[in-house]
Amino acid sequence: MGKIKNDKEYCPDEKRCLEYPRNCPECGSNSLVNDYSKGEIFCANCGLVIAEKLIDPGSERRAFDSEQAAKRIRTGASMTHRIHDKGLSTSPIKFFFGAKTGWQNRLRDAQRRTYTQTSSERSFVFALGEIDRMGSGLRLPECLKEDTAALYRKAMEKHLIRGRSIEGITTALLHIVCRQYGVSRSLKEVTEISRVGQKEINRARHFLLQKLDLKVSSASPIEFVPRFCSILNLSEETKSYTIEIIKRAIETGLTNGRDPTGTAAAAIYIAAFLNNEHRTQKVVASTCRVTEVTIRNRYKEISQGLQIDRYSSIKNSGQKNKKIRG
DNA sequence: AAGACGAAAGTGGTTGA
DNA sequence: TCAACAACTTTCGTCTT
Repeated sequence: MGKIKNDKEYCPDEKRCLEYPRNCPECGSNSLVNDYSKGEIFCANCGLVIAEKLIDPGSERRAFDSEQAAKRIRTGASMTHRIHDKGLSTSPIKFFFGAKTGWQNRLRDAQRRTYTQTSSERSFVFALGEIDRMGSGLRLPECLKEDTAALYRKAMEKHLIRGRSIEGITTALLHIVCRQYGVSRSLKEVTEISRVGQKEINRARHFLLQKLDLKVSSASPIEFVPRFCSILNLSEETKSYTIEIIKRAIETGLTNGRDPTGTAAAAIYIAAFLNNEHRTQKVVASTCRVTEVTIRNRYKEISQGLQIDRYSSIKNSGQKNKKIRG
């Protein structure tokens, strides 16, 4: 085969790496061929080798169904940030079936000793455990935990962890990623499941936002509505009604500087009341993790600001005699 | 009796000097 | 770093349903 023009490694994510040209750089022909038997991409016209040492990511042999394809695949699980070495190591234990013999146990122990070598690796393993524990406790999706782990790795590479509490950093990162994903978990909720206090988390959060140059928007009360309404067993109508109230409150500037969970709680309280699904302040407060006083203060502001006691503009079907006290 | 209301005092976070 | 401020919480007595 001809000259080697490009010796870049094959990108395993694509059939043909995007870095490789679509046309032959020598003759301009577009008849480039992937030859997996030789591990090369070459031009069928002039014979120039565009790339070599390609890895065939496909199955070992022909497969006639998805089950066979899965069995015959030659690659392992995808890389993940949630394992300290991105899941690239392997364990001899996996390949031993039944009772372990002496040499198998010795091999396993030796492998465990080499699993984490440095103290930073060990603390990283601990941090990943914390991310997994808190993520599961907060019922967060796997992708969110993955991103948190990736951010922790980034912070570690920038030497931002040393001298700070791992729990504080992991909790702060988890909350930051929640905000980036628009997942409604208040700082209070995240703090409840963390092993450190809110003060420590807040400090770490400010530090990381600054050092990692991250931007997170402040939480909107609307984000909390679906989850709170679900816990309170409220109807879809009440939920959309709550969102309508909040949208109008935001437009009117009634939510400025206010705790979004307090605003959400008050809007839920009002909407449920007006929609004949009344929930007591006590129940709404405990669900939304605010006090009854906060609900009272917020709903007083909202009901006055939006004139909800007249509420014909918000809801106008057959409930005109109802009025919330206050 | 339960739920709602409002006042007062205390707490912790934010902001600007 | 610190004081001032606004938001929020806790507590408690009172009122309403």
